[in-house]
Amino acid sequence: MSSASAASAGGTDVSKSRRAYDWIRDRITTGAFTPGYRLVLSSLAADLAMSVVPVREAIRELTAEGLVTFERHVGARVAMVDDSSYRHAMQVISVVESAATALSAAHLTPADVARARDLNEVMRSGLAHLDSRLFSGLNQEFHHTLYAKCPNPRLLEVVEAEWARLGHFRDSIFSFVPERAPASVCEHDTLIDLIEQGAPPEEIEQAVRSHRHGSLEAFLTNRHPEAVPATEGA
Amino acid sequence: MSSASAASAGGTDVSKSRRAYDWIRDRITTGAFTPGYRLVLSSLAADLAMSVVPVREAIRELTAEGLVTFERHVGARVAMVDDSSYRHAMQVISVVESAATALSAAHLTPADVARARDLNEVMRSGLAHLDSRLFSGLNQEFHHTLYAKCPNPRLLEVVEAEWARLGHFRDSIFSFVPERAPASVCEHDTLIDLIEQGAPPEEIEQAVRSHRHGSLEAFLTNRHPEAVPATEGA
DNA sequence: GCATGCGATTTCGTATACGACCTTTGAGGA
DNA sequence: TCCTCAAAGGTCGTATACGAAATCGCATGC
Repeated sequence: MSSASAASAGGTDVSKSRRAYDWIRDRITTGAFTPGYRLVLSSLAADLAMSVVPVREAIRELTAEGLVTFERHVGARVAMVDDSSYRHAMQVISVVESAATALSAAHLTPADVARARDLNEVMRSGLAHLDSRLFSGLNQEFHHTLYAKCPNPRLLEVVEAEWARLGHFRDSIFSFVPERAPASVCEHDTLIDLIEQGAPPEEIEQAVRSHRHGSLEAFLTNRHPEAVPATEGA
Repeated sequence: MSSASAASAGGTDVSKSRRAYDWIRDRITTGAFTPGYRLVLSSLAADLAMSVVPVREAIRELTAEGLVTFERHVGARVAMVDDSSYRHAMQVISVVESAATALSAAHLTPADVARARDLNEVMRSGLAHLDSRLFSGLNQEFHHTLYAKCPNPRLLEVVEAEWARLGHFRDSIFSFVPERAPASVCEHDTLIDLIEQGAPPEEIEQAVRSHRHGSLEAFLTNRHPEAVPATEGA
């Protein structure tokens, strides 16, 4: 019937369970549903104007992705992110995003690199007066630009999925440790230089890893000023 | 029945959706449900003696994990694994399993290392007359032994999840390219030596990557004898 | 005052029912 | 013979309903 996508039209363009999934997921990633928030099926169903069945299925999917936790006969809630799981997730991200970036480097166009440089310049110029949330957004976009051309789509999925698991905590580094920002911008420069020079993949991979490692270290040191845990390995 | 966990007892120890999930997943990983097999909700429900609702939820979870594909108003089927996705998955495994093994190395007990050596010796002695499926099982167990002590539980999950995605294809390398087996056993020795000597994590990581890379290369060369695609990057 | 046990309430777990959509198949016409 | 179209069958999608488990609150006894 009529026009292009019919997405906004009254029709059933997507399933209700899909709509529920997108809706809940969005709320989690934007922080409207904070970690620990109870996801009551009947309430969600009422808000979404549908029965509980599609909502249950959406919750199931989100559970499988690790965004929500579930307890039989008790209910679902947005997954908690404690220091430990945050650190573990960041370590995984460090591993997979580095690999993705290394694989992506050879496929980046000059335009991609220019875009990354621009983003980093915006960050640099906004170092003093930029909101930490905005800064984190730019940071995400910067890194995304660099790994987006990775020819392995599955690896990209793993990277994105891992970021999603952190919910709105994905941009909490610079909220907690703004002092880390200048060093971060600087390391970005180095990274772009490496890519532009056509450095070997291993070197690029190592650079991204060190970068992420530095951020994580700064975060942990900030949270636990006394016990610096030496973060084994890479 | 009787005894310990009451799991098999008549009671509702676990939810039906969980039972459905485990049942279907098991069929997929053991190869009873081969890639492409149609998963009809009503049939599965009948086989499991339950209604379709729990089955649907199980399917949803498996879809989120990438073990099955789903098409609206058409149905679910066991995910296909073509050469491309196989290669992508193996590359991801190469990345995450290497990291896990490197992190695990420092935590391995002498008993762990001894067990790995034993497993490799069984493989070596059975090189000629061992069934390829058995050999692959030993191979899996060998690698699992080495990365199991990784202190990052999330990283372990990612590794296992990625293996699961390959379904029963996880042990197809040696079915297609038995010639790869001797080199594999040899590289295992090198790897154990590195670990025993307390080599730096980077070196261990690199060793596992090369090992997996070699296997993948052998597989691809076997499938496409002419066009050797140079497998970019690592 | 505090611990304990019982009932009410909340919320989940599953079954059943019916409507919607895709696929297939067979008849009719070019 | 091949294409078109319509009807039938097969599956999924979602709503509703009821039973089961856990939690909370209150009354009771120590």
